[in-house]
Amino acid sequence: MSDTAQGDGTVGKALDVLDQVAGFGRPVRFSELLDASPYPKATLYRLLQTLTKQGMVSFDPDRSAYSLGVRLVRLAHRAWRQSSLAPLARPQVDALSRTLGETVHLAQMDNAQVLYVDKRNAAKPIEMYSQAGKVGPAYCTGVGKAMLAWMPAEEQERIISQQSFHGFTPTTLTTAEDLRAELAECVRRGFAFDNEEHEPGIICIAFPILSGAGRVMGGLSITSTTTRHSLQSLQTMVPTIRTAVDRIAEDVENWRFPDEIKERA
Amino acid sequence: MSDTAQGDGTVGKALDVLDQVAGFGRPVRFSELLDASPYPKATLYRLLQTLTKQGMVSFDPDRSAYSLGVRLVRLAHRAWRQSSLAPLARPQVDALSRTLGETVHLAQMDNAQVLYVDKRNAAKPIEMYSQAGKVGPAYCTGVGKAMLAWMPAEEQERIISQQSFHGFTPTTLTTAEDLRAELAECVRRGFAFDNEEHEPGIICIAFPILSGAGRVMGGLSITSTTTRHSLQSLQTMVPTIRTAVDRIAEDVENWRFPDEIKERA
DNA sequence: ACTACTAGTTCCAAATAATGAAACTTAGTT
DNA sequence: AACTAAGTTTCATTATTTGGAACTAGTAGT
Repeated sequence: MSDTAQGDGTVGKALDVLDQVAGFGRPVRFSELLDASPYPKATLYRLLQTLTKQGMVSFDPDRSAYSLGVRLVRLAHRAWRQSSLAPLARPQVDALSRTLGETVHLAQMDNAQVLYVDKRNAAKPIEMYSQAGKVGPAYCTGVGKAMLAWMPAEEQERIISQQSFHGFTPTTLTTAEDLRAELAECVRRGFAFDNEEHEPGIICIAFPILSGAGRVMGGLSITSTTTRHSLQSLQTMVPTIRTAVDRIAEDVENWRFPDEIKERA
Repeated sequence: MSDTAQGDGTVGKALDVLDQVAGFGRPVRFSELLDASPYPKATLYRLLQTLTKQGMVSFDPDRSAYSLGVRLVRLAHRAWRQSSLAPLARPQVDALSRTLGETVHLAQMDNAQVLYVDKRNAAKPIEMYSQAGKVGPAYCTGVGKAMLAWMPAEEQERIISQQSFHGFTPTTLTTAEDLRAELAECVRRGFAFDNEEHEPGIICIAFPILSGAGRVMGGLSITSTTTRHSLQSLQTMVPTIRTAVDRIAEDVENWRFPDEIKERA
């Protein structure tokens, strides 16, 4: 299920193991990892040793169990601030959620999945770490389809080939052909919908965030429920959203290399 | 400055490079990395290729610059939820900040530094992603000293030997001997102070969070300013804080292996 | 106390992957 | 066109990783 495209020598294997530890979602014993691992005992053992020495996983001697290490949290702090769209898009995301009063998602592609890098819920203040970082399928979410639709054909196909096409709801697109047709429609329309394709009662309207060169940087969606809105009524928000998305794209484009980012403990 | 104890073969080097990319705090060119790297051009190049293919760094072809990748954010999300104290301690941290009306820091050791994994400011609602993940020195912060003081001598010395002992303020402890004396005092007293040792006007009182077996799991501090409090007056909070810290330790101890952690997109 | 088992750790010769100097390819200048 | 700097590939050499098996420590059964 969680098979990353390993194969980059030792580093790939180590990261593979790291993902495995992450996958358990709890401290995990050596033997549990071994059972689920393609690597022989000695190899897995040393990979874990290395990762532990590097602080990427931590070993709890009391319980003799491995879990993800704190170095990851530190790295992610930087990652979030620097590489992702989130800090740049934040003002616009804030503004949108306030203006529209609906949930805003900001996402980027992570391999063949959608990774949510920010989420704003108008109603209650959000808790970042517990919301951002989640992943979702690309073929049945608004942001997923928005990003896919504007990708180069080659990459699009690569990702489509990795989708599970599980039928979450009656409206979920369950074949590559259906998805391709829908993506073409999205491009024609200028944005994507999620017509309860992932969860019943949940609909959304989503836009790609494109660089000046036309590359897909991420996606932004406004999510609502069928009780409050229809796909039709969501469309009234299009001008507002488009303005925000364009603004984000512009900010990303202009960011380049700022003089410095202060970093103090 | 940011030299991790590399030396674990290829994986260590790759993670070293990852740290370097993180260190720049912005998208960075190959040649910039090369200048700051101990590795030869071809080696660095391939390490970056591998990391990129693995999603740990992302390469922006428009600007030909590397930045931290989204896979890191995903991993960190899990790391924070699973391995760190933060989610377990959260209720107590919340309660403390509400009750005392002061800033609460929750930290763990990351190698020889203090890593803040949660921060609650009574005044303004939290900004998790931008606050947690920060690092600070161990020798001149309350949480740092609290954690150091209760560590086994051997590990304590290892960490002490890695401190910079930079004199931030007039009260900063600038020698290993002074620090050792202070740590002994902390153990006698049962908690640690920060007497404006890191920033002028900022004081705090800090406790270690210990496992049943006596291992240091983390540290918790209440931070205030000299205008509002003295070290003396902070001590009135000791019973409240100790109760909370004991409760956190208990929660950690009881956690072990919960049935399941739900994870849904 | 003895034996059998399981979990975790270490060994070492063989297999594999990483290395880095240098050559090469682009992209950008004068 | 000639020059330069930045990035990429090659390939023989070198160093690390590999994994079967042997070993150790801890636990349970008789």
